[in-house]
Order: sequence, then C-alpha cells, then structure tokens
Amino acid sequence: MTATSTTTAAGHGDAPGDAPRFRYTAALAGSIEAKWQDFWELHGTFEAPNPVGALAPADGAVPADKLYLLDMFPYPSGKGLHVGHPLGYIGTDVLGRFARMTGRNVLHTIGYDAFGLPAEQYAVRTGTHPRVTTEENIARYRAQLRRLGFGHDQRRSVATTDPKFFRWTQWIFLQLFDAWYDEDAHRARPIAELVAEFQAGTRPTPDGRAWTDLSAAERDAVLTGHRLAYVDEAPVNWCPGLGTVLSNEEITADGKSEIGNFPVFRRNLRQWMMRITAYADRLLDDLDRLDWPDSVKSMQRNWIGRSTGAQVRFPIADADPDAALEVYTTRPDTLFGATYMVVAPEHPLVPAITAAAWPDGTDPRWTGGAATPAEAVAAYRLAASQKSELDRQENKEKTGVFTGASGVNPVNGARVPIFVADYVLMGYGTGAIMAVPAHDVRDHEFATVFGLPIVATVQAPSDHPADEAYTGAGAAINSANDEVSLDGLEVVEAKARITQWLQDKGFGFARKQYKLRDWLFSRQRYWGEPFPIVYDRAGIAHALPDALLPLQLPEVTDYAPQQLDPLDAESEPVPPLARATDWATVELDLGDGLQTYRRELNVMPQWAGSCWYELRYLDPTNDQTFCAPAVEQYWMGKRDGIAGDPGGVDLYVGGVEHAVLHLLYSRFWHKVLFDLGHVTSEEPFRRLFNQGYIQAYAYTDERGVYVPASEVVETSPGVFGFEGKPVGREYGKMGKSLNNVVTPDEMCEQFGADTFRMYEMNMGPLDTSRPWSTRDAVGSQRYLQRLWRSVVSEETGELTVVDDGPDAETAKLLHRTIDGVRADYEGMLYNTAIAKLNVMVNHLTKANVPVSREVAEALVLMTAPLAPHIAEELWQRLGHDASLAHGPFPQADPALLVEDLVELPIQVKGKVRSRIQVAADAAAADIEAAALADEKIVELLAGAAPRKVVVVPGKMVSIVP
RNA sequence: GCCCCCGUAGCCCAACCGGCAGAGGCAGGCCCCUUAAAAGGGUCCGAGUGUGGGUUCGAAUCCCACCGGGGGCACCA
Repeated sequence: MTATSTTTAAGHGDAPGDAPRFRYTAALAGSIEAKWQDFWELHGTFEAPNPVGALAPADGAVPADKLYLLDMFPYPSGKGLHVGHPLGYIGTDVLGRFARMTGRNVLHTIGYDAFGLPAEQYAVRTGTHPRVTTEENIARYRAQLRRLGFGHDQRRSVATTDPKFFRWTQWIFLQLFDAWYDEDAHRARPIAELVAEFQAGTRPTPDGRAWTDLSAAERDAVLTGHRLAYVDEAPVNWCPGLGTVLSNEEITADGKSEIGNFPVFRRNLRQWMMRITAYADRLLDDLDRLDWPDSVKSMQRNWIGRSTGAQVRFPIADADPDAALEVYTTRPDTLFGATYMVVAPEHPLVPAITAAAWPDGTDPRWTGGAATPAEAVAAYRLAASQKSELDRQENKEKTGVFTGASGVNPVNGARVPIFVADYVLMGYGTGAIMAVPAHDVRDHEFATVFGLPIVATVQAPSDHPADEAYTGAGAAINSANDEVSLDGLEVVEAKARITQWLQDKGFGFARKQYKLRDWLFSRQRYWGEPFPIVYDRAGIAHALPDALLPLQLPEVTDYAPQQLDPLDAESEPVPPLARATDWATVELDLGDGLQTYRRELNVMPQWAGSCWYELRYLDPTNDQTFCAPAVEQYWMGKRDGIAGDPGGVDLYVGGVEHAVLHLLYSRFWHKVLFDLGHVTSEEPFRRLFNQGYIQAYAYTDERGVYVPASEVVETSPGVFGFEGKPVGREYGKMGKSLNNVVTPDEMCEQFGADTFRMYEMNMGPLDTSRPWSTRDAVGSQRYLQRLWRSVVSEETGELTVVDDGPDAETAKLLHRTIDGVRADYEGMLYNTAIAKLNVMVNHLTKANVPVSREVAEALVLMTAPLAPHIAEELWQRLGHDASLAHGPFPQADPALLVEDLVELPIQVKGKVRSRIQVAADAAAADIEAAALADEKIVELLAGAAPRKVVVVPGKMVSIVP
C-alpha cells in the first residue's frame, strides 16, 4: 500500500439494496480504515522523536513545542473491550491529532498494566501460565484498539510484565530501599549518606552508642527504621480467602476484601512497607500546584488527613507520678471543658491503670454490671475484640466502662474519670482522648448516656440548642487558671495560647497528625514483580546487585497461594514462590564471600508497575537507565513560564476510581525519584482529567433475568418489550452480567470506526457520564456521508469539487467554523466542535452546488482529528501525496470573522421590545440614540424620558423607563 | 450524618465575565428519491431552564432554602 493508491473496494454489493456504488457505507468505511491503519503503521506516522537516544532523529532535532498525552493504561482482561473503555482514549487521540496537525511533537501511546489477579486465578483453575493468558489478552486488546485508528507510537507500548520493563520496577524499588527521608532537608537521600553520618558521629544512633559498637543486626535495625522501603512486623490486613495480605485501601468500609468480598482480619505479620508517610506534607501541599479536578484533590486531602493540634499529658490520679495518659486533640482551646477521658480498648496501658475496686459512689451505669473494674474492663475488651468492623459501623450507640481510675486535667487539676470505649480508635493519634462533651458531638453522646458533666468553654450563639454539642467558632469562656486565661479569645488564638502554655509547663506540645499510613507493599501471590531482595543467615535483607536484574519469576506447578479457610483468622500465609524450592535459595557473593541467601518470597502489589510507567513510555528501549535525563526533561520537565509548575505529563486522562490509590502512589514514587536526582519534574501528572462513564440500560423479564438489551424494543413511550413480553428497565454500568454489552468491534462492523469515534465524542462533554444508544450513531454517520458526498460523487466515485472560490456567505461561515473548531479542539469541547462542523456541512448540502476545493479541503482537515481515516482518504483523493497527520490545519482569516452590521435587542423593563441594526463598531452613544429613536420604543416610552439606559456594545440595549 | 458535583425540548446536549434560551445530534410529523424499504435527500415541530425566594436595568448563569439524581468520606478526637 502506498500513499498514492486509492481505495477500490467500494460497491461490493454489500450496501443494502442498490445504494449508489460509491456511497460512504459501513463496508466502504471498513476498507478505507484498514487501508489507512496499514499505511500509518508502515510509515511510522505517529512515531514521536526523542531529543536523544535510540528514538532520536538522525540530526537530533526535535520541535520545542511538545505535548505528552497519557491515558490510564488498561488491565488486559479476558473479556475484551466494550464501548465504554475507549471513550477517554478517543478524547486524547483527538487532541493529539489536532496538536500534531498544528506542528507539535505529540507523544501518545498505550501500554498494559498486565500483572494482576484475574490471570493468576485463571492459572489456579486451569494450570495455564499467567504469562500465556496475559499475552493472549494483550494481543486481543491491541487488535481491538488498532481498529479504532489511534495515533499511538507503537514503539512505546510497554507491558508491566515484560522483564525489560519490570527490571526497572525492581531498580526503582531498590532506590527506595537504599534511601531515607531527611526530615531537616525535607527530601530523600541515599542511605549511604545516613550511614556516613552515623559513622562520623554527626548523627547520634538511637541509643547513643557509637555506630561501630553496634552489631550488624543492630545496625540493620537502625537503617530499617529509616529506609523508604522496609520490612516491618506490623498489624496488617490478613485475608485468608485470598491467601494474601491487603493494604487498607483494598478493603471496603465493611471490612471485606475489595476483590472477592472475603473477610479480613487484623494480624501482626512481617511485611514490606513503603514509608509514604514521610511525604505526607509534600503530597498534600503540592496538590495546590496541580491542575486537577477539585474532587480528586479533595479526596487526596481527605485521605492524607492532616490535622494540627496538641498532644497533652494527663497524669494518673493517686498513682506513680510518672504514670500518665498522652492524648491528642485538635481542640486544645477546649481543655478546660475536658470532663472525662477515654482510651481505646486495645490501648496497652489499660491493664496498668485499671483500679482494684470501684471508687465509692461509682455511678451504676459505669460498671457494666461487674463487681470490679478489672472484670468490667476485661469483659468490654473481649466484646470489642470480637466486634467486626461492620458491627462497629452499624451500631454507633456509645458504649464503654469506667476503669475506676482518673486522670488529672493539667490546666485546672480537676480529676476526670477514665473510661474504656470503642468509639476511640487505637490506630489514630495516641489511642486516648480527653473528652469535651460541650464541643464534640461524639463526646456529647457518650456523656449523655453515662451522665457525665458538660462544661461549655466556647460561647455558642444564642440560638444554639442547649442539648447539642457546639462545634463552631466563638469566644472562649470558663477557661482560666492562675497562670493563663483564654477567656474572650477566638478559637485560633486560644489554641495558640494554651499550646504555648502547655509547652512552657512541659504538659504537652503542638503536633500534626495524619490519617495516611505507610503503604503495605508485599503480597502472597505469584503473578507480580519478585522483590530483588535476599536475606542472609542473620535474616538481614540485602539488595540484589544491579547486574542480577531483572529477577525473573520461577516456574511453578501450582499458582495458588494456599487453600485456606476464609474464616480462619489464625492461618499463616504461604506464598506460591515458596514452592519453587530451587529458586528460593541462592549462592551469591555480596562482598562477604560466597554465601547462601534466601530469596524474598512475596511479590509486589499490582500498583508497582503503574507507579512509573509514564516514565518508561518516554524511553522504552533504553537498557542503561529507566529513562534518560534529557528525555524526561524534554517531555515532562518544569515549564519556565508557569509559576510553581511542578512538571509532569501534560494531560492525564482516566477514570475517577483511581483518585486516591494509583495517583497517590505514583506521586510518591515520582517525588522519591526527584529527590534522588533521577527526574527533573516534581510531579508525574501536571494536569488530570476524569472522563465520564458510558452507561447503559439493562432489561429484566418477569423472572428478573437480564434479557439481551440489543433485542429490546420500545413498544410505546416508556414501555419496553422483549420477544413480545414486557420487560423492566434498569440503568447502570455496561457489563456481561447485565446482558447489555456493546463492543467497539460491533460498532466498526455496523458503522465504521470513524462513525464510532465521532459518535462517542458527540454524546456530550468528555467529563460527563452518558447513556449509550447505538441507534443514535447514525447522526454521526450521516455527517460523514455528507462530507463524503461534498467531495466525491456517490454515483461515479469521481471528485466533484471545483476550483472556484466559495461565495461570500460560504466563505464567512467557513472561517467562523475554523475559528470555533480550533478553539473547541483546544478546550477538548468536541461535542460543540462537531456541532459547528455539522452546520458547515449542512450549509453546503443545502446549497446543492459543487463545493469549492478550498472549502472541501478545510472541512476534511478539520474533521481529521475526529474521523482520521475518511479524512486521509478524501485528502488523498483531493490530490495530496502526503498524509495529513502532520498538518496543515486551516487558519481563520480575521477579516472574514467581523460582521459589518449587528442586530441588537432592545429591552424595556427587562423584556425584549424591539431590535435595531447598527454598525458592528458603533459607539455606545450612537447605539443609545438609535435605540431611543426606534419607533416601538418611542411609542412605549410615550414621551417620558428614560431613567436609565444601559448599552452593552455588540450585545443589547436595556432601557429603564 | 458531613463534603463535592449535577438538574435546560420526549432523549443526549449548546448558550463566553449575568445580556435575544438553541448550536448540533436522536426520536417524531410531512414531502421527495425508490418497485419497495431505510441507516438516502429535503422540510417542519419543539422547552422558558427541578421548586420557592433574593440581588440586578437584566438571572439558566450570582446568593439562600427546599426537592430530585450521582459521587466521596464516615466515630480520625
């Protein structure tokens, strides 16, 4: 196939009836589309040059104006694509094609997030290696996507399962393993620099001994406490049903696994963790520098959950002077209103503080009916440990028991009773609180149930109900002791003053608190990246040397983690890699002579590959480094012209479901790479755009079974039937279970890829969800048919354009269209761009005269980003040898955009009463005079002088009589 | 319970910084082409912007309350 051949496949007789031979039918579209897809592939049309390296042009020259577009890459599932999946891909492709036509260097490709559970679970069932399944699925995705005519640089399409890819995932992991966070410098540094500081004595070891006096195991423990990737024995979410541990983010609100909905138990296990909490402040603060949807930013802020407050020490009454409870509060200004305290049931100090007997006069509601505090506390703790997360959530009534002990409020010496209650969580703050029922809703509920005193310390407005906690702003009251008074201060000043006082007296200090936890990074699975880590005899973890990367997965006969009872909380994880006994140990010389080492048997979670793939797209063939610095700088570097620009991908498009996890993890890894000097950008994704979802109707018969949605007909408005029987209609996601899937392949067969692309873009703005309706696609097909007919005869296939210029009206419309379409493409407002193209084509159709070549060419070029195949075909038929992929793109003539005369409405009392014609550039005074001279206006005013006349040039005139 | 987004024609959607409510598509009516049919051609039809207040010369647009839909968080001290 060459650029000069033209399609001859038209008129196969596959058009219905005896439609004209050269009509633009689905069959003709299909042959045109196959031809141009082959052409683009053969000519490498969409290969974007790099400034250096293997993908650089011979002379190394690349356009300064570049655009890096990124789609969230798919997991290649066995189900293939439905019409909802490509929506975002088409959106980025249209923008990329437009940008390429206007001369920019556009990087756009798509790869595969190919490690993951479905292929592994299929392997467990069938014995098929996950690699085989994964490769088949990728091949199917590639074929489906190719049919849609994307302008992807195929050389850059990577898969996370490719050893050439995960070699660098492992390398980045080792960067994290070999780095620590310097709190003073606010950045990560190589671990070797930390060791040097310990050795030189410029940084004290935790227990003050000299570094050289520490044993190897002790040194390792110190370093483990600093590494950004580290092993820790920590409470984790153990899911026996999946045979693996899960991160907090992979668990639903009711305590089940997001995948499979199995029960999850809290267990202490040794696991790999990522110290993402070290970056909490930067991950939060840098959100302000990103061009992201507010909803996503707010979800990330919420997830990081930074709060500022104070940690306060409450001594235990009648006990050892050293005995105290530390509490965290965001409202230190309400300390004078603290009338009791609560510790979480799991708090380690509970046994120590629990009193031997109930104090005299203990309220019977506080004892839980037990004879001693110890019995009451033990019973309550047991009950709490057996409560599932779900129970806790459903039953929010406040419960608890008194410990018999009291704390001493440091601001006024008041004795405050200490309770154990499960509304306080061990995992947040210190696991203990001071309770201020007057100003905290939860404390108020508890105090009401248990009859505890409520002391107001913030003046509530007079209309605030007396029986509710007041959590708003106001002046402090009842808040003074001999040394400090908050009375009269607003909340912010009161917090500052009391915190300073606490600090001066040694009772407490200001403290920040986060909801974000370190990221649990290991999984007991097979189909993931192996850790490039081995353990010596002492159990110390060592990095594999770079020369031994990639570390490949061993072959195993059974991919299942282990058959476990989903309800057995005490079972132990046994990863599948443990079965590869030959692989699990290895002889290595890591500097201490040849030794036997055990390999790490866990694998990385699915997030690992997606944390950095956008960098590998940039330099996919580089085997010296994950991405050459000059290449990263060119595509993702910070822009000089934008204040505070953090750099990153120019546009990242994907679903909002990745708002927290993927996007937070990627940002974390990117910042580490930035700190270590491997990238120049501080953020991976400068601009983020969430595309909407395509939803679909589903229909159920009288048994509640989903019937094929494609065969349902609307028998009368709002009434639907299938095989003559009425069915009920539902609305939701497109999916096999709802029997309402439509695939892009079907759309290509029925209409062609160009019509399909155009229809998806015509349904509405890219960021809104919309209902799928196959039959509505004919509107887009009609547009393309009219465009085709404006250039080519349906009867003969001959060109019909003429060389004469267009008439004045057509020329004006053309340039207005060019102007509007350009602006719409730049703003990704494809639905309105299509509307303008429709106006133009409808105008030509109506005129019913041969179309001027100038107009036809402009229209073809403007349609090209949306419907690239038909545009290339028409461009070629119009006599152009080169592809239009790199332009030109029409330019509007400013002279044709201005109108000489405009019609302005005249409002009287806000209602349009008349219209006048004035010169477009008429002065306001002239317009006012013309308006007041208008017959109908004169009549309405009846001689009275108007009180006010508002003239908005070019828009309207408003008269107030 | 708290936070965010959205309600415009039968349906999907336009309307810039408040300035004539309609660009486009689907469906529908009528006509033409056609032996016939339709996913061909032409033409016509359409709502006063969820409801109620307010600000303004002027509100789909800004403010308040409510109703309806979607999403996020959920005892985080």
